[in-house]
Amino acid sequence: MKSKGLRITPQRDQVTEIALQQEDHFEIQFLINETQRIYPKISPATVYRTVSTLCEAGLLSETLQSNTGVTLYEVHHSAEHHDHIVCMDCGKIVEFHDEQMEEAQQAVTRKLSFEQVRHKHVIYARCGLLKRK
Amino acid sequence: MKSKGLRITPQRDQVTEIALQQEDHFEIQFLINETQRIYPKISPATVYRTVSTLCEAGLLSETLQSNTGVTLYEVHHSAEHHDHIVCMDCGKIVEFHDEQMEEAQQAVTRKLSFEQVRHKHVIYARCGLLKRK
DNA sequence: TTGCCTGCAAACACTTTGCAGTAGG
DNA sequence: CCTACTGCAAAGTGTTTGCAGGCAA
Repeated sequence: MKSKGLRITPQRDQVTEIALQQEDHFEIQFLINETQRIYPKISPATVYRTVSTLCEAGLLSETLQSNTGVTLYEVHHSAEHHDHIVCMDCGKIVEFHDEQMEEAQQAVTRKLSFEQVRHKHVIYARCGLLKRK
Repeated sequence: MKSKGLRITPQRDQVTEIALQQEDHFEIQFLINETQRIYPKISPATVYRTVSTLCEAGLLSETLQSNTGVTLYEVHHSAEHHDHIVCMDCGKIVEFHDEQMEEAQQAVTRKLSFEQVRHKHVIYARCGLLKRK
C-alpha cells in the first residue's frame, strides 16, 4: 500500500491505524492525543508529517473547517464525492451529495472556460437546537 | 456611517479608505503594506483591529482562501451573493452566481432540517494557461 | 550500509492581547 | 474629561524545519 518507496515504521503504523479507524471528521490535535496515549514518545511533528503523507497517498483528505475554524480531516472514500453542512450552533457536520448541484457546478465552470479540479462547498447553518430552547 | 459609538481616527480613516478602494480580493498583509506607505507608524495590530471592525460593520467580508491558503477579504457589496472559482495555476479569482445552484442548496439544507445561514462555495479549477504552454 | 525517518527544539507565519500613553468627542 | 483607540512588544496558535542520531530495508 504505502510501498511506494515509503518506509513502514511503528510511528506511521500507529498514526495510520488510528486515523483510518475514524468514521468522523477529526482534527490533527485529536490524532496527536490519541497516538500519544498508545505511543507516548511520538512527536507532533511526526504526526503532521504522517498526515500529509497520508493525504498525498489519497488515504485522507483535508476536508473543511469546523464551526470554530479548525482544519478537519476525514478518511477518503474514493467512492463518491460529498459536501458538508456545518452547524454553527452545535458543530455537528452532515454530509450530502446532490447530483443536480454537481452538474450545475460543472456547467458554470465550463462556461467560464475553466477545468474543474475540485471544490469546497460548505453550508453553514443552524440545526435549530438552540432556538427551541 | 461608523457613528455607532465608534471613534473616527486617522488610522481607521486610512485603512478604511484603502480597503474600500480595492476592487479585488486582498490579503491583510497587502493592506498593512499599503497603509504603512502613507502612514508609516501604523501598527499591524491596528490594521487587524480595524479590519475586524469593518467586517462587523458589514463593509468587508472575509471571503475565501487563495490558492496558496491565505485569507482574503473583499469589499462587501450588499447587492447580491456570489461564489468563487480559484485558479490553481495562476491564482486568478472569478466570481459567479447561479440561481439554480442557490436553490438547490436551500432545498438540500431544508431537507436535512437545517436553516441555512451562509455558505462557502469555492471551486478550484485550472484556467488552462499552463496546459497551453 | 544507506539514507529515510524520528524526536527535539527552534523557527515560522499569522493573529491576538496587555499595557501605558494618546487623543477623539 | 473620559474612555476608546493606538503602538509596542510579548504571547498565542498551529504548523514547519534543521539537525543529529536511529532504524528499516
